[in-house]
Amino acid sequence: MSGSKPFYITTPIYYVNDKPHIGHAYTSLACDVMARFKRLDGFDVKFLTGTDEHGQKVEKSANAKGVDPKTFTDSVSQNFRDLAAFMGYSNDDFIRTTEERHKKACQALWMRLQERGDIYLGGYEGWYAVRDEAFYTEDELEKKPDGTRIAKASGAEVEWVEEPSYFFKLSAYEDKLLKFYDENPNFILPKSRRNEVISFVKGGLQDLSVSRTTFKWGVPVPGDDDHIMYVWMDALTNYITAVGYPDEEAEQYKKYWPADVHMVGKDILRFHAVYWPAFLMAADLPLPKRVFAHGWWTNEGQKISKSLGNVIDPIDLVNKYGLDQVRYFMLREVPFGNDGDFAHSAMVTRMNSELANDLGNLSQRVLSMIVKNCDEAIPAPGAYSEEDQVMIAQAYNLVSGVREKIDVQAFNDAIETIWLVIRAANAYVDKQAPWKLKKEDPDRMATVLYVLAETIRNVALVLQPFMPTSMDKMLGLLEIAPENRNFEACGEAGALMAGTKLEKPEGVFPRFIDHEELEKTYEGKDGTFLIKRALRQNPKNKETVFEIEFKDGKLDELNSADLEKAKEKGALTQV
RNA sequence: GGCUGGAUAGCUCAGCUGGUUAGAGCGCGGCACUCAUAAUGCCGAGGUCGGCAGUUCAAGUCUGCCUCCAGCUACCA
Repeated sequence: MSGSKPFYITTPIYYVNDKPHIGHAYTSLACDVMARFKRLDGFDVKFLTGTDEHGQKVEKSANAKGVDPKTFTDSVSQNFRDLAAFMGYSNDDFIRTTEERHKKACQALWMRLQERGDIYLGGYEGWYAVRDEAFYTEDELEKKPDGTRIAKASGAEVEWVEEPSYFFKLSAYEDKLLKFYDENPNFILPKSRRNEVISFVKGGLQDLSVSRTTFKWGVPVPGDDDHIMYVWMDALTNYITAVGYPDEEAEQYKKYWPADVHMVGKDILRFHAVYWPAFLMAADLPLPKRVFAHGWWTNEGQKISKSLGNVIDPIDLVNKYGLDQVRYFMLREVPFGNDGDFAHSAMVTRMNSELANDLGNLSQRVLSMIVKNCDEAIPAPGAYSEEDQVMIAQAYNLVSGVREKIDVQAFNDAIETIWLVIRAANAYVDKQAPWKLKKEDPDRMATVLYVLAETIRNVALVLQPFMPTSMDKMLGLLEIAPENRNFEACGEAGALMAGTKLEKPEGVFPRFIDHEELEKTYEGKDGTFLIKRALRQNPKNKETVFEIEFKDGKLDELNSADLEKAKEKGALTQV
């Protein structure tokens, strides 16, 4: 696994003033899947995430709590580290903008830009809203009867401020940026976002104010203590801080920079696709290879906002549906780059139809047959029929197909590619009907089951980046050793050895069954019991079998139809 | 307002450079099977491919116009 091929992927650094939500989880998830995929594919990966801890809002929040900013950020930054651990992210580093290494990098970059004449001292004046940390133009404001002005967009009160400010000569990079976009058509993905960025740049670029004097919580401008650096200048630099900048001879810097992918939400694309490349051009440093802007989630069709109170907490999601299920859903439901809707019904459909029925049941039916009919061991295959060859070829070609999709961040296409094989495998089981071959032609049965086991192995291998825990379990059921789980083992190279003993399989993906009776307590002549969970449900008549728990902890099963009858007769009453 | 991209089966969407009966998943209906997590497979269901007019032997697939929708339109993370 010693990779000679480096791969560097980053999430944005998350602003600590926010509580971690689904958006943060989503960006990092995409990076995690790419990082895991690349590692399995033999790359030497660095996956970076972290927190952005400077700015006026943070300073204010800290003041409001009566603590110094550093103490405050130590605490809130931890929320993001906790989320990463909770979601199973495999980041190799976690950077904080309050770290000394970062301050050094920012100041070094600043001085470099200044030396090259791309940073100059000027003055900034305008209508400023403290609450928004933003300047507004006259037409973005509304005059109130009392003479004060508020920002139309946010309603925040603004004041006229005049302050000296350093500027970055962004205007000088318009043509260079356009040329770069032109020469690197995949620098910004998806394409639609790329068009937006290009049209923005073509519209003309003004110099950028890159320092502030109105608050203190930031990286000091070298040689001018009255100023701190503008947040984006500070924040974007994290990507090179983490690989050792300003030491351009650092091992990590030489290995990993320029980054392969900066993953960002669509709202911060401009900073990554315009400002950041311009800063790097000015510093004469290599530019990242790709900036991918993904979309946002809605909640049951509703736009998510704090004021609506419908913010989605990824921790709640995982507790309700399961970690791998949530990871799968987020990358499966929507073409990566588009906006998506997080709907409970869609989540349940994906879980049950695709994970439990298609994949989980495939492995369960095949492994059960092997354990029951092949001496609890991987059977020895005979010569392959044409249909066997077609099946096995699909399984063996899977990695390369999935790799193509992953390389352009088409996670949803990657999953679809895998599911084509899973569906083909289920069709193959039915067509070959190994349960009939058991009596008619046991050797043939052995071959079919071997082909299926191989298919499951390959499917599980390529699904590892998406669902690490479940696939660990599935590969474990096949007794695949840890060292045989990277992509070199895909295809014939890692083929299952006949005779390998298998344990009796356990379900990998449980079904999710919704029912209004869940959690209700009933009292009857047998005692008081709680309807604990739904074990299974007949999709035709919607009858459900519940697991019920009596007061003494005894468990039993109860059919929903019987429950209804008992309720009608009055034999049971809800407590 | 300007720019860009959309509008295809009940739902969510594929349909590259124009070419015989327009596809998938989910949902729905029927059949088969019984290995498996009440799972699987097969078959089907008469969608004016937003509207109008063109180009062409031939148009969801190109052109124009129209109607809706979405995103972007700078110093806000």
